[in-house]
Amino acid sequence: MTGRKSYHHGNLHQELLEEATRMIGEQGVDGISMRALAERVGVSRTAAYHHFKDKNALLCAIAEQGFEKWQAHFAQQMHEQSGDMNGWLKAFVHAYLDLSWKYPEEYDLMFGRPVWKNGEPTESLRAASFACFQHYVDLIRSWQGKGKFSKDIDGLRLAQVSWSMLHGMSRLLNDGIYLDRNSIDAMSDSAVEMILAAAAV
Amino acid sequence: MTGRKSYHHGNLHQELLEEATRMIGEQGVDGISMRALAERVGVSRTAAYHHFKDKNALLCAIAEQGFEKWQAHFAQQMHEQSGDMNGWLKAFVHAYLDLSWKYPEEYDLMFGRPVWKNGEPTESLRAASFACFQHYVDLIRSWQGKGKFSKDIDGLRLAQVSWSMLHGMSRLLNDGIYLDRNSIDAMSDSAVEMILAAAAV
DNA sequence: CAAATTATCTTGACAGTGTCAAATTACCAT
DNA sequence: ATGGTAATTTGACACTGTCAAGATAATTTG
Repeated sequence: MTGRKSYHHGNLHQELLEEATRMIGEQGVDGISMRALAERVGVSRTAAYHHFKDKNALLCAIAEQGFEKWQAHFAQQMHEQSGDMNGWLKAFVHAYLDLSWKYPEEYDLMFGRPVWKNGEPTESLRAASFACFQHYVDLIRSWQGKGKFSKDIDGLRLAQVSWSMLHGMSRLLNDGIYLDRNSIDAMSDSAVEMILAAAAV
Repeated sequence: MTGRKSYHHGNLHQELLEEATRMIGEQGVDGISMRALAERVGVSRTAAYHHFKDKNALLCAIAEQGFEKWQAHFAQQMHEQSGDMNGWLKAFVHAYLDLSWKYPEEYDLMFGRPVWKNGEPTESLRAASFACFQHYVDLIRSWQGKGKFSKDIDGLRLAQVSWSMLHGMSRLLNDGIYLDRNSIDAMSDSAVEMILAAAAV
């Protein structure tokens, strides 16, 4: 009846990740508990602790997957619009806000406090998240190299500030502070213009 | 021995707010619990519930005070540098990041999820926080009126996007993602330049 | 001034939570 | 078959927020 074929679940690690991701999508990061998760998977309260040191470790693992998905997504998008920098930037900003809006709970986990401040992030999460950002930095620098972006401004700074802008918008939107969904397109455009204006060659 | 002169505390409401603010400064938003707070004030576990409907209501009240302090601070700073718009913007950006860095836990409470997403924010908190932002919008618009900012861009958009930038930077800094404290001055300058570039007349 | 009402605070209780220690069960290599 | 190890469970502890009911003080009313 239950999916368990044997005492040993056989695939608990993976199934925990999947079910937890599902729960986060449904009830948010705070709506997840080790006990409820265990019950949904059909296993005892503390079973998960043999696959993840902590609740934090579990959350880190999910966040890590999130970053990998994001990177894959943006890498593909970059591939499709490789030539046109102007168009790519617009698409990137739009996609960033769109994704963070469509999957607010996952975004919240990836960039949220529970993982980053309270429970120290896993080393592998650090790596995955940083790789995501590093790609962005490299891209900007390559455009500077090609003369499409001004070299007067440090590429890293531009990446930091522009990412901050997108992050801030996403958070304010998702949390319902100041910004509202209706003007999201107009704000996207303003954001793009702002980045371009700052990097005008 | 205890500060209580009588059965009725006499000033519980205020003292709860103060002690809670202190606790948040020390241990962060998540480090606060109704029970621990009650004990520190020297009162029983559930005494606070006669002054605040919820834990959420308490947090909202503290956040509200935070917004009022912020607004007062920026209003005074605005007063000191009333003439020079360029200088004010620089001072504003610097002060924003400085404050959110100095009081990360309070900032986290004011703009954080526990209040805005999970437990719905109090109506009065909504008002206080929005007033804070509205002042910023009005200021930008007045500069547009004086011809110091371009009128091509909508003042509200500019306010939204630039505030998002500051908010994003604050969060990334405080949570330890991507940005690091060492380059905060350089990032501040880049942020200012970016805003000015977008609003160049 | 006495009685009743109201505001304030306490005690008890319940359903949750994360997580550790020890016992239990199943698998795997010798 | 027999150890040994990996996986899972049960029990327990110290927390959490918050509700309901009782206890106490202040305040209003007669």
